[in-house]
Amino acid sequence: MPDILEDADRHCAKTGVRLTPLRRRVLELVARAGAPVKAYDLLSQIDRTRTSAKPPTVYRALDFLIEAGLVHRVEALNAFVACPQAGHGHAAVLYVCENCANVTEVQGTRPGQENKPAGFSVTRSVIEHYGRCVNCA
Amino acid sequence: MPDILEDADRHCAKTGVRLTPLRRRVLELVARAGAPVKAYDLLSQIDRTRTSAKPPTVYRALDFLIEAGLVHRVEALNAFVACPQAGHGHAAVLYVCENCANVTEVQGTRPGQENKPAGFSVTRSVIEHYGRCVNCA
DNA sequence: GTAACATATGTTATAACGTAACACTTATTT
DNA sequence: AAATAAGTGTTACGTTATAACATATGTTAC
Repeated sequence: MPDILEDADRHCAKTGVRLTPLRRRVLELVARAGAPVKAYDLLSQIDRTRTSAKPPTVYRALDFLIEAGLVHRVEALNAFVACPQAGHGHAAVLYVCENCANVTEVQGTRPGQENKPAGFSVTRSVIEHYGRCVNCA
Repeated sequence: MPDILEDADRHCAKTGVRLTPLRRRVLELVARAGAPVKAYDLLSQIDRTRTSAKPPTVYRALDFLIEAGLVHRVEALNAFVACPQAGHGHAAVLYVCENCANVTEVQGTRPGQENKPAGFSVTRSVIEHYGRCVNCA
C-alpha cells in the first residue's frame, strides 16, 4: 500500500500545484483519521501545531485538496475523507458504513446515470451509499 | 400533471400518517418553489402566516415530509425539493441544473451500485448529478 | 536585485445551517 | 373525564461555513 502523502507529493509535482506544509498537514490529518473527519476536528488538531488556526485556514486547505483530487467531501456527513488514489477525484463512489464509519471508495464507470434526462450534461456527481460493511453486517 | 398536494393528501391517508396544516403548508412552499429551497427561506415564508415560526418548526416539518417520501433533501446544497411522486422517497436519483436550478428526479433501478464492496449492504443512497439541463446547455 | 504581481496564509467578524431540551397544546384512547 | 400520545411553541445553543481585508511569501519581468 503506497503512502498517501508521498503519493500526493508526486501527484502535485506532476500537476504543478503547490502542496504547501499547511495543506500537507491537513491532508496528513485527514488520511490518518481513516474515516470521515469534520472540518472543526481538523481545526483543533492543527491548533496543536499552529497557534490559532481559524476556520478559513482549514476550509481553504480542504478546498485545495478537493480541487487537487486528494480529498473527497462526504456531502451527507459534512465531512472529508482522503482519496486513496491521488487524482481520481472525480467519478468517485463512496460506500460509508454507518456502524464503523469506514469508507470504501470505488471508481465508478460512468456512475449511476442510467435514466439521465435527455440533453443533461453532468459535470459533477455525488454518489454515496450508506449501510453496513462486511465486518459490521 | 397531478397536483402534488392532493397527491400528498391521498398518500398520507393511505399510509396513516398525519399531514397537518403546518406540514401541508411547508410542503406547499417546497412544491411551489419548483427548485431546491433552503430551510430558512421556508422559515421566512411561514413567518408571513404564522407569527414567529422558529427553526425547529420547519426542520420538524421537513423531517416528517422526508420520512413520508414527499420531499427529498438535496445533500450537496443543504436544500429541499418536493418529490413529484409521493412515496417514491427512496432510490431517487436527482439531476440538478446548476444554471437554472431545475431538478429532475428519476427513479433509479438499483442505482449506482456497480462495484459494490463485497458484503456491503446499502440502506440509503445519495445520488445527485450536477450539470446543465437541456434548456441551459 | 528589486519592483510588480500572484499566490498563500492570518485574522476578525458574521452568516448559514441545524438541534437539544422543555413547555404547552391538541388529538386519541381507555 | 383521565391518561396517553403526538404535534407544536419557545428558548437557547451548537455546528458548519464564508466574506472581507491584512499580511506574508513566492514568482516573474525588467
